[in-house]
Amino acid sequence: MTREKVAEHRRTILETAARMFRERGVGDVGVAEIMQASGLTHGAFYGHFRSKDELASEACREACAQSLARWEQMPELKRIIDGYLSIEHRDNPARGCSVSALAGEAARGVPLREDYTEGVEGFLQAIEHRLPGEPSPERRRRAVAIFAAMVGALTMARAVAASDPELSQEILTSARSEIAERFGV
Amino acid sequence: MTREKVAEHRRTILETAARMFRERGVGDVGVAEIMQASGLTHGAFYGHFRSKDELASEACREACAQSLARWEQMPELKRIIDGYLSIEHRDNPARGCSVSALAGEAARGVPLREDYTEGVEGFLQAIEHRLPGEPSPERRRRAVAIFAAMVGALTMARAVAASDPELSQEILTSARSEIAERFGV
DNA sequence: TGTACATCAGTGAACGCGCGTTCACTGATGTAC
DNA sequence: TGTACATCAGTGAACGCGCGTTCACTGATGTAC
Repeated sequence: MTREKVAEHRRTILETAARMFRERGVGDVGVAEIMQASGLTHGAFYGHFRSKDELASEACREACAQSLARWEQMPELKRIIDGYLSIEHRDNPARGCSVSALAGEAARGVPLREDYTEGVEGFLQAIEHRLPGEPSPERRRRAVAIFAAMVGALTMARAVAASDPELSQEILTSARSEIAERFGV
Repeated sequence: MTREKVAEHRRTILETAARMFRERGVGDVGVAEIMQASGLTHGAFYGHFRSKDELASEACREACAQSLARWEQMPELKRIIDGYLSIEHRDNPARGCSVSALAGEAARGVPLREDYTEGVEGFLQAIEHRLPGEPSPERRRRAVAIFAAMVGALTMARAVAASDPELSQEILTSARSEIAERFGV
């Protein structure tokens, strides 16, 4: 049981939680479940984290960082938007954007709040940075509106997917083409 | 104990639940709590509803119907959007739009799904109806994109409000002015 | 090189708690005589 | 008009369950001699 093994276990728990929380929400995933999926028993959890809330906070950071890291490799905003509003992203929240996946719980739950807010700011800057022109209030405003449309469309498309797949699809494609047209990206 | 009293109790429970679910989420509000807020004891609940899931479903319908009824009295889309993206709406989810408030739980939970989807369709039609021009795929697409931007902005503004009030405010005003400008409402 | 011991991540039973749900009971009301 | 009874919404104790968390214990590893 080396120091590296321990650190690896911690990372596994964190990444598993970041996946599961996005997929099913913090409230609906138990500590025991996360530990089992990480190949450990629930008792070991408190050797790595002080509480489930602390894990939720770190997992939110982790999830945002993962998404942003993937964006780093996409210089064109158009590709980011198309990926964000794709069926693939809609159907795989576990690997997707946590701003959409954790919005509801961030609004209410204290533990996530600050990490979530930093995540939002990070995504906004990543978008603004890819918009043409000099930094300006106008450009920033455009970035905020574009991201709002992305988040809203993905959120609704997910909520509606199971009971009305066509509406879900329509929301994604409509948002994609309208953002492209009206915001010129 | 007349038939009217019983029906009134049922309505009270339903409206109380519609408020509380939007404010704190279906999962975080207990049956006993709803009944207490309705002036009854928890045991009486199952005389009115078969289960908490059934209540959640009906409460979602009720909440959507309430919001849409208020929209009925606003003929201009601009006023609807400004109200939707106001501080007042952000800070009072209990009386506000359930598409934003219940999105996360609708995506995962089976009970809400269908009622939520019908709600979304209702809001979309209410918006499209207020857009100028004849019914057309283009007009519908515009309505979807506008509503997506509204839902995304409100959702993020709420999630971010407690830890960064200025960012929250910025999201609302940016979305408001960009929607007005780019979509011409 | 081999033995005795300390360390400490991981184990799994147990805890207290709150939840959704059930059920025997109460007591006010409407009806029958 | 007054009494006996049936009805049924509401009461509150109790249930089974799963949760987050704790804790005495295990057993593999690194260190000391």
